[in-house]
Amino acid sequence: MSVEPPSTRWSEKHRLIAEAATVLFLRKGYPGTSMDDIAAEAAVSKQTVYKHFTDKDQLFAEIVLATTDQVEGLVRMVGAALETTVDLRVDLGELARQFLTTLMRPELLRLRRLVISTADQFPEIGRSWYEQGFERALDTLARQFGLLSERGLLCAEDPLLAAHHFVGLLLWIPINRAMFTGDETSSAKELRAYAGAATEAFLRAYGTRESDEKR
Amino acid sequence: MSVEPPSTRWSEKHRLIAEAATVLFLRKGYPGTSMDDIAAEAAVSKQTVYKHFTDKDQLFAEIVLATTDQVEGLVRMVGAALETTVDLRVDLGELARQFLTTLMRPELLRLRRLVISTADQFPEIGRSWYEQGFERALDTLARQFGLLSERGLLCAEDPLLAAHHFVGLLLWIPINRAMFTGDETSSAKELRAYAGAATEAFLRAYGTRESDEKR
DNA sequence: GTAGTACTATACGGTACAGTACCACAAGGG
DNA sequence: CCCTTGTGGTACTGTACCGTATAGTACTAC
Repeated sequence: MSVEPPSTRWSEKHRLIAEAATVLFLRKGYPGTSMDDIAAEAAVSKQTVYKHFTDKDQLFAEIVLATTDQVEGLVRMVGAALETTVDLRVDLGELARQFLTTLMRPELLRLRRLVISTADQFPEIGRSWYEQGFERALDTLARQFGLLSERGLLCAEDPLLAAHHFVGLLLWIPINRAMFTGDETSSAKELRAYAGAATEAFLRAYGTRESDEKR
Repeated sequence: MSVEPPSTRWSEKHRLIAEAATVLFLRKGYPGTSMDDIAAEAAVSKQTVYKHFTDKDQLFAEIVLATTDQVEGLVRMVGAALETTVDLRVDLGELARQFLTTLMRPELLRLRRLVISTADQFPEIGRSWYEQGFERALDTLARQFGLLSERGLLCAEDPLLAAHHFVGLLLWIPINRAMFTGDETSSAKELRAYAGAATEAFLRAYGTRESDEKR
């Protein structure tokens, strides 16, 4: 069991403030969110906010970096899909769909925009997010691709490069759309199409005859 | 000839202000740039700035949308590289390198970040930039891929999708790095490596035996 | 109960900034 | 010569916001 529960009044307020700040920063961005807003949203006095977090920057850094925990889900997803696959085309396609629906959630898109737009001001946040979120998931995917290569189901000399290429094929189109147009809702049908096309192209580029047997 | 030159004092000031605003917005972002800064940088009184541009939003929109003209260069680049190619591997690789070095210029990366970070506040700007910049270049590339397919040098059933995949393979890695970490300078060597890897992967996915003859 | 601590409410200092008002000056056409 | 027009310089208004301070209230522990 973790050390959580005492659930003192203090930790309770802490959580409340962090949650309110997360909501507001995601909805209105860093400069668009004032400390007064956060206090109001958390139903807490501003003084209390400053008791828990030294200043706005520190609060922002804390709540953004806390979100990198969510990649655990992605990592497990990759393992589950590819660890013992026998039909790569099917399982990779399924992984692509799950990846896409997970990463295209409005909340994650907003977070992505938030990190990018504050990367000038807080370079360490951008860097940490990239390393602990992005690269960690990529490394896991690369490891699986390496194993698949050994099993003869893929031909990826450089598994990390292959992983980047897979994700690039998959995400380039919808992520760019979302970043620029602010469209946060892609239809499930669209996403399935992107996932399918990316999987096919990836297998043509990195597949082997063996992985293609069921065609 | 265009209608340009009278070069009245008025048009001169207009250009001066627009240039100063461009420099500052790119360097310090939208909220980080004040109208006083712009007036000072243009060596012009603030009053004059407001004579030429109604307010900060309008000025911002004007100077950002003016940058979409630069895609002309990309479009010509695509035509020149692929119009009459005989060795696709070589010419596509060269195009990839040029694309990459053009799009990874610090100035363009900053512009990209700027548009993304203000997409909440100015959705029309993001959308216009995406459509007039992004999609226009993609359409040109897609048209060339269509022609190459007819010539039997590519196998791209959906040329626009192929174009997206090409650009995704090419740009996903370095653009993400740049967006999050703020690294604006990738070494020429790195870029060449990305371009080469992307070209190879693309040709495996979309090439034909004919385009592969020189292997 | 009493001391100590966390909290609310509200107000304030200081600063930054968008946009406007006012006055002086220069240029160029009548 | 004057008058319009564009411009510079500067001061000003109104507002927003960060971070702090103060005064009083609820909860907790001994």
